[in-house]
Amino acid sequence: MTSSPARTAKGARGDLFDPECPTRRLLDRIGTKWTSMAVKVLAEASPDEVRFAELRRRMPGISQKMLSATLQSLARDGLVARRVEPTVPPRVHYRLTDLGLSLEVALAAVRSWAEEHMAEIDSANAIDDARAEGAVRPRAARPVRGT
Amino acid sequence: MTSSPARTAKGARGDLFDPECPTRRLLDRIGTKWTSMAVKVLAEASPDEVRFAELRRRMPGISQKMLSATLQSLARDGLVARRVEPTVPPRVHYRLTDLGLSLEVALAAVRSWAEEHMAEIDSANAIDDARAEGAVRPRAARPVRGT
DNA sequence: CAGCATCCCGTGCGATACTG
DNA sequence: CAGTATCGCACGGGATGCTG
Repeated sequence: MTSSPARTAKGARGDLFDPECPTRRLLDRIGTKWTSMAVKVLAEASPDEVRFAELRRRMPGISQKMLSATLQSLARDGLVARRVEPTVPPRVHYRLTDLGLSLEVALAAVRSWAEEHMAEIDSANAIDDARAEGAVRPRAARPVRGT
Repeated sequence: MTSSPARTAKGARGDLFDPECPTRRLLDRIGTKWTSMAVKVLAEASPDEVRFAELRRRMPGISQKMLSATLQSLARDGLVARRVEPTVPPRVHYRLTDLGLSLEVALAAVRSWAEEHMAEIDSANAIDDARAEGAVRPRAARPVRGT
């Protein structure tokens, strides 16, 4: 990942390995809970704009706070464009920029891998759980559903 | 990343909009700080195995705890295979499984996007910062409500 | 309607110390 | 050498309330 220059410009050897690493920084963004979903929803609507309330409706479970924060973050990164209608009450519209659309392509690849392979991860987990079951049981301390 | 379950009032919209969503779950994994780097390092060594200490050397900044945790997590997910040499002291070797290698391909796409576009995100941020500079200048930064 | 402010809890992850 | 156990703190992020 640290491909290009990245010559540890600060000599920070012991703490953060390479805060400059673009991949890490991207992962930090798309790794936040709602970012990728927001991008997806906006991409589905693209090139149309989507209003705040509509976005919220299409992202079940998100709070205003997080939707607002997520959109601000995306806007700051130049991934979405924000348009405010100076009415009362105000209407705010969002849409993906070209950069945002290009990210959506990458995200689609991730999504595709997930849909194709997460089941394998699940079964690997199941096997591991089963093995742990037969081994030394430290105590009944597994957050099992129900019981 | 996505914390605990969070009893959100989610409907039966079995889309990518709930904690069951494979994409979210994948992002939660690759979003953790060291996972993607570990996969990358192991992929670069593939098909050879890499020992714990060697991995640590190739991942500047990581602690034993986190390396251990990361590898356990990857092993549990069936992404890496673990082999213990029953010597004293023990030597433990790790290598990517086929599943892990397939994930590396997806990660490579993410990396590629990052290296190609993070600069644009940076300049978008810079522009935004500059605009914020000309706006409300934070002085005492303390509104002091009430009195 | 859109969005900021406040409170608060869970947890990712770093530092440190101990064991086989 | 490889791994586990413990503590501590910063931070993501959910719930609630206020404003223009």
